[in-house]
Amino acid sequence: MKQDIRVRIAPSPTGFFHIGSARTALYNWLFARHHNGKFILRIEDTDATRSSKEMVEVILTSLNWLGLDWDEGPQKGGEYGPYFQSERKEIYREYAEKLIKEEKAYWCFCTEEEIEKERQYYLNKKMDWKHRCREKFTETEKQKRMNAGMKPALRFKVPVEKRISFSDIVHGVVEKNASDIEDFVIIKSDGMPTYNFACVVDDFLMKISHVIRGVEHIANTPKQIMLYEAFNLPIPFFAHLPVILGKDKKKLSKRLGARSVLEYRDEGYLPDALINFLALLGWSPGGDEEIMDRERIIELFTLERINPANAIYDETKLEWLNNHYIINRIDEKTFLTSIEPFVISSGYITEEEYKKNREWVDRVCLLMRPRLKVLKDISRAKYFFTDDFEYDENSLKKYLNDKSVSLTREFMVVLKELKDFNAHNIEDSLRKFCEQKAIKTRELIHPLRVYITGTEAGPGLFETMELIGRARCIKRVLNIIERYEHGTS
RNA sequence: GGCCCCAUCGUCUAGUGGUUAGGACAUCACUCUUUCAAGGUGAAGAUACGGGUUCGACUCCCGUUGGGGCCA
Repeated sequence: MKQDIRVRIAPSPTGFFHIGSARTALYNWLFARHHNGKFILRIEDTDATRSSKEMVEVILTSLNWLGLDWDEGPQKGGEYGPYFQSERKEIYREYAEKLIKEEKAYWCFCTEEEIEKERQYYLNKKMDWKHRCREKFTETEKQKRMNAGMKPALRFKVPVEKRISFSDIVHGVVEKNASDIEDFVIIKSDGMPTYNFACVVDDFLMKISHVIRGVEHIANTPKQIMLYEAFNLPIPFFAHLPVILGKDKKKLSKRLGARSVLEYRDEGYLPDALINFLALLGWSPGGDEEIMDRERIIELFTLERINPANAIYDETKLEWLNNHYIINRIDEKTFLTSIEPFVISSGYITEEEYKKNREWVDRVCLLMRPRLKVLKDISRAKYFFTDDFEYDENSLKKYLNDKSVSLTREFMVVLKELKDFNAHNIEDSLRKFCEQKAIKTRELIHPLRVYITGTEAGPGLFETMELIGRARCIKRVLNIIERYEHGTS
């Protein structure tokens, strides 16, 4: 009978929920879903001064946006709660007591200064040093320090003769001598548990079967294993994920461009595209398959196929993937509802106007669709919405000249008389006009585009003109011509 | 300083002793085209280094270098 799969993520609400945290969450979630297991969210908020409620919200919102639903945790509850570590102090204390009773932990009465001095001493001598103060003080000295108001920290009595070994699913066998590990603190002098201690207690009580987390914790794992052994608890499986590095090969940090998941949302990345991208950052299904929806990734995902090497995070592929999703992986309706908030936040149009002209706005968005890397790029469509847009200087230099001006002015007469001002008719008349003039169509199309949109790049000119409308097109052209002829340009 | 982890094109990766080392993004060229995208075709581009093991190593072992991390 296979053991129930239960995994967890345990973010601290102290910083932003960035790409790295999101990927750890994703891999845990994928593993749980693949095995029909449970995905648990536990908030590591033991650092009261740095934790905040807002950051908890950020975590929940980020996970929700990504569509990584958790089975137990905040907002969901569950039979192994509470899921906030700050509410579990009593539990940790209880477990600490056990270790004290069995003499597997002891109180450390050293002051920080003393420890620092000791460290410096050995460092200067270039000697290896591990803090162990098991026999350092007599009972009377301890009492004396207590009376002086000192609060001791609880240290774990490392079984120095042991060699700790575990088999990591990603990295294989990892070994370490216990003698290389100091008698680490498990309860700080302020009464709070340290990461390693709380983690072991919680993972056990929450019946976590697989611990899937970043490699930065691989060095913590031997400590945790010693703790499991001290408590005589079953040891979970471990899978340590490679770290995501920035372009400078340094760990992603806020300073070096690490961005919060919510920023991706606000720029108009599609959650599915981000999920697909993140899944491929450190994992691959084995073949050449790259574009995969959630169901497909869940189906194919295994921890064994995780690449142990650190990955450098390059956003260009994400942009490409997002554009690909915008064009090919969502239907028209989904696209239009997804882009709505970005149209409104562009500020070119009020929500009311949007509702009134929905059909027209939708056509603009559809026209822009293949050109959008992120939904926010809809802001480039400014010239559809308002006459108050900027003209690109270089483009004007190129196309605002006597010849182009006279051509376009003449063509305006044709436009004025056009029956139906639609793309087809505009194109038709323009081609005929050019034929009569014996010029290439581009000689008219390019200046016309610049006069009407202010830029050389954009969707097809005829569709663009139809949407902008006859009156505004002609007005823009005449305005820019006037500007040219009065030398104000 | 000690300990731990890692190493295939610029980037993400496939590959598990015998391959012209495959794919994707990015780059470049061509193509399509009214521009920009998108699309199509193609080019260029990698096994960090040095030793072993082996008939044969990208692949296994050791070392070096480089990167990342933990102790902090």
